[in-house]
Amino acid sequence: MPIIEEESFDPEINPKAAIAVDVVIFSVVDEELKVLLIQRDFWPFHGDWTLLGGYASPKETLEETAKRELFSQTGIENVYLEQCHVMSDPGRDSRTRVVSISFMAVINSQDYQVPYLGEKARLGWFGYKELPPLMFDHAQIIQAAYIQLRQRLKYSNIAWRLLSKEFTLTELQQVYEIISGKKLDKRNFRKKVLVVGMVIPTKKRQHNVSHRPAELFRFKK
Amino acid sequence: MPIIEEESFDPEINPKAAIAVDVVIFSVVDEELKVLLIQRDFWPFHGDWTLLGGYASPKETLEETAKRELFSQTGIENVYLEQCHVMSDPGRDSRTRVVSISFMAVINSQDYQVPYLGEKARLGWFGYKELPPLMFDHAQIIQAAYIQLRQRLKYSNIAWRLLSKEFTLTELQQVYEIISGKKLDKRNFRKKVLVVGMVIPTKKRQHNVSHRPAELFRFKK
DNA sequence: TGAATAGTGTCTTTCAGACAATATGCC
DNA sequence: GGCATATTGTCTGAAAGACACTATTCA
Repeated sequence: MPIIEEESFDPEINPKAAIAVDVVIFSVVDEELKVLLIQRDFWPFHGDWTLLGGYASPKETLEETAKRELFSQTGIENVYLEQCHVMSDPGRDSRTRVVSISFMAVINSQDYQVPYLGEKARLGWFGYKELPPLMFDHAQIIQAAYIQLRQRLKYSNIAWRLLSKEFTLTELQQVYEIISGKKLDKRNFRKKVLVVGMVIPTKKRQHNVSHRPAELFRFKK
Repeated sequence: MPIIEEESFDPEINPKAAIAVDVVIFSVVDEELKVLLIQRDFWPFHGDWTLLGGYASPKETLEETAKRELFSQTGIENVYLEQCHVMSDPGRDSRTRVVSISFMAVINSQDYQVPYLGEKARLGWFGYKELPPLMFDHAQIIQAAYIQLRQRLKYSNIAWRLLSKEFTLTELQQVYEIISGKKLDKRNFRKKVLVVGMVIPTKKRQHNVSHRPAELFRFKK
């Protein structure tokens, strides 16, 4: 009988669990905050819309899992992912114990037009407030990711990921208004982003607009 | 041959993983921010100090796992836990794939004196800046939890969990100074917590102090 | 010249930070 | 009275918020 016990890992008491990764991709499309969903073409829940994602493989971190699944399902790559909430209710998937780790990303939807996305699978952008019925706890996952996105908007530079390299201050303001859900004063907004040095002018202007063209800006650094 | 494929969950490609829960308990002890660690009395890493925690059981959420392990290892209960970072490096535990979900909590160390804690196991408070060598990625986990704690201190009421029901404003200020690592101006601090209505006076005063006794306050709501 | 959007400045209020003298209870 | 800590207010500068008119391009 050993003096030193072995660690109390008993596969009967602590069985392993399946690890799912769910990815919430946000973008601003048609002046609305939208979430990218995929339509399942396999059993169960065939035909339902669901978050992107998949199951973890043993030789990769979960961030890598998320990127791999995201690329294979949509062609989207080089995104910045952030961990969100872990879902672990034992009944969340009735088939077996599945722990879900969710990730959040924002992309510029211009870079990934629907035709291109459409090559890969049946994908669709859904307004954050007009989501279809979602399986499991995916609605909660999106909710938690949205809260995190709003935090990031306040305290970080994340907005640049939603826009093209060059953009007008009005476009930037719209991103802030759409995500925060509040109207902002144009003069105060422009003053602020310029004072904090978040953006710098390019001297270039918009083309092909039927009104006074706006100056284009870039994000700093 | 079915028209509708089955979901691509292949136990060969996506084997299940062990799920570990790690709990970072913070408290202010002797005017220092400290972390509660437990000394392992089993193989491997026998004798090393490590975070509290254990392996997930199938019929509980990971929050419940964390609470159960915390109680069985320390007697601490009724704590508020927050999810922190998920660690999933495939090599983090060389024995098998273990995904760790960490949780963070703050407690009032007065409520759990060392003698009481000592009944349960070899537990110890370690200064956040004087941690012993820790196995796996536990140092990183603590680091991430600390960053989250500082966030919460700024934008939430979490400080009340570190103090007794009634406390002096000097004690509250010390909590803020210790966690943020910055000296604060006494007058500005008191003005602020009173103006924002974070605390309310009780009309009671300290006893048994050899100087002018301070008024005791409570947190609001 | 009309339509559409770009671009711009001042005033007020609020919040953060610097700063030091008096008050009280205990011994 | 001496010691130790509690308690208190003003001034300044920075940032946030309210608010409306002129400028430019195109059709």
